[in-house]
Amino acid sequence: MGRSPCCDKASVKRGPWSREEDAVLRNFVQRFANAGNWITLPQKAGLNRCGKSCRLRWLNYLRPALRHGGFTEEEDSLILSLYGDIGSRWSVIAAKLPGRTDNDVKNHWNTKLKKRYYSLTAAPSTPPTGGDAIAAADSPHGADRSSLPPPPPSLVNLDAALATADDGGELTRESEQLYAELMGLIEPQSTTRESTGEVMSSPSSFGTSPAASSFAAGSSATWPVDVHDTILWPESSGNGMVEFDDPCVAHIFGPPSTPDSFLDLLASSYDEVIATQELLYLGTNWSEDLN
DNA sequence: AATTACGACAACCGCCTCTCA
DNA sequence: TTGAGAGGCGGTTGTCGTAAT
Repeated sequence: MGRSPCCDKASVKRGPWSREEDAVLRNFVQRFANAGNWITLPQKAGLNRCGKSCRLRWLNYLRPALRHGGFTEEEDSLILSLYGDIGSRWSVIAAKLPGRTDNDVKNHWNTKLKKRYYSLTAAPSTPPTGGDAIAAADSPHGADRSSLPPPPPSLVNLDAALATADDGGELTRESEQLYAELMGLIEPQSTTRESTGEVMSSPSSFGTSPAASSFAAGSSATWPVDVHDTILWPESSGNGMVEFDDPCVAHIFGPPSTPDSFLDLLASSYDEVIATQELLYLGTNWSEDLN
């Protein structure tokens, strides 16, 4: 018996993703949202990858409005404080940091913050990973912190602020402000971040969408909601037609045709896809590309 | 200039949880 | 109620770039 593997690891490609694969995955997810699952996506999109790998690539790298690297001091403090409260529940911690993924936070912790945390707490052998810590994260009133290591001394005041974050704490407001700016939902209002080069322009195709917030959240059972909610599988649409209601994408692919697969469609004008994608999303390292 | 050490981060692994038939 | 499939998550490993020797 045993668990059946999600894919044939011997036949799927592994390792770093190429630009071509990124373009295929990005286009496919954005074009055909909510129309399937990650396991079947590679076959439908013509990608020789494991479905879980596709999901990971999208969530951690390709998803719009993500930020990579360049953690601010405020973010560092928030991570340190939350770790003191709930331990290594990276997805919970990342949820408090707009534009950050759990993988990003985890990597940042392992490379930088871990040393800093333990130098402050001097309790390297007792990370807060027990049941109490988990219960604390789920409790609306916080935890019984008697079993947890104390937060870093420099973060005591921040910890108090976090206790009220859910009902309008300043940190939350500031994070949401930044998040809204990133998503293009509001005009940038902060001059401090601009001066440090951390303000990023939002992708034009998402900035005005009412679905932008749910799209950027990325944590959904199915694929992210498409901006226009146009769902047509190339192979299941009856006449083989593919509908592009996004003018930009329509420009890329031209008039609807009868492709055998989505990959064929992409292959017909790959260079243009790449060029347009870079214009849309400015690559993946926002701060670098805007410099 | 070559080699080594280290940091940063992308990607994988495997277990757990959730959903649905 | 139960079992299979799919997603979620945290830990770990691999790869690459760069600083130090």
